[in-house]
Amino acid sequence: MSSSPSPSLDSRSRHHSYCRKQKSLGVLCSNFVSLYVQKGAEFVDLDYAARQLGVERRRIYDIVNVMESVGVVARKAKSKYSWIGFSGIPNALKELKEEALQESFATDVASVKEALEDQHEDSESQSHDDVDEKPSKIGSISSLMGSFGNILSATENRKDRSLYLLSRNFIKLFLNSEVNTILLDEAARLLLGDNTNLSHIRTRRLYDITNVLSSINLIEKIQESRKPAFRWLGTSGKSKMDTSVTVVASKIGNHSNKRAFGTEVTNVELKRSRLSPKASKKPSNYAQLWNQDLKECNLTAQKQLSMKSGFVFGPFFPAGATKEVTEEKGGKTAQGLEGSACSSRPQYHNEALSELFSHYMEAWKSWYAELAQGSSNLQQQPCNTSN
DNA sequence: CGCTCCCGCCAAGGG
DNA sequence: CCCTTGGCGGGAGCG
Repeated sequence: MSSSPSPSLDSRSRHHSYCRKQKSLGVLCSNFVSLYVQKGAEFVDLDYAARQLGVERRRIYDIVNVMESVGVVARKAKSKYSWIGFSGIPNALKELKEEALQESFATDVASVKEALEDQHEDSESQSHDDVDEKPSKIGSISSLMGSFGNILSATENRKDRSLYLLSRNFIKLFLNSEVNTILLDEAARLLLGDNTNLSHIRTRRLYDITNVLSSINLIEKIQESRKPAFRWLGTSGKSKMDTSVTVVASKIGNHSNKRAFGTEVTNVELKRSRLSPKASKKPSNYAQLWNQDLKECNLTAQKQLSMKSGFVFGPFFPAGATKEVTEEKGGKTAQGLEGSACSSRPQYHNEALSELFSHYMEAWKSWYAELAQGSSNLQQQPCNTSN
């Protein structure tokens, strides 16, 4: 409608400025989300989305596919996707975790890694549901990864190589592990296989996935020394053997899907592994993240968003989010606000900010809607389901 | 330069 | 058979 992210078109183009970042799946995904959030749509119209985002239809598929893997959208039929929203994430995550457990997935990425060197023999190949086992030689990892082998070898089954599956498997890596940080390289190794340059090629898919997952704030891209890594921000799958581990572990894990991810701010100890030498520096979960980011950029973003959608922001915070949070990030604010006014280029700064808000807003709406809906037969409007 | 990863060709999938 | 999906990898942007 308005605020088209499209580059060219008219007087907005500086010097041939085509910002690749504007077209990144991450940004696209964010826009995609806000697109549907604000409308409270129940179905996803691919053409509409593509048009609005100013991209090829093909890109929408990418987004939708990984979105589907986390339950934000659901495919109903050909050309028909329903919009679930963030509220669908907890459930999807729960399922993923259970699935992962059943597949006797590696319990700990780190241990897998070790086992690799040891060539541990533990495989029993849990068949997925359609394809059973793969005969190919993927190496030691595959034996540990069980059904994961499918992805690598399914030369004939197109489905098995889908972004959807890859994304789900990627997430399982976190859910079933006590580690919440994984190197991109590690993930690629585990998911795509160690050997051959073939994995190298398909690593590109991982980039796609992590981009949209990041934009949803399920993961966060970080730099471990020199290498790119990803930290899990969603529910922490509390490992069954080590309880001192990781984050929040809200009700999502054992409760039903009420109420989106991490609403409580616990000062957790982020467990690190040898995979991530430096890792944690601050407790992080959704609430906090959002809280921080919100504070960091509120002004600009608010302006932006209200301008583009007319939506008015309230003073709300995710339930349970502490207000103390930010202080460690002292003077970052400036950077976020920098050059908003009328200067020439920084378009995506604002955009990024507003995206954040969109996310936040969406989650909020989801919770709210869910509550309202859920309490419709209870006639109550608590802000908490009984914990 | 190596890491990212956008773009869109074109082949499966499925009504 | 045509339209929808979406694997795939060339090659361009970016740090």
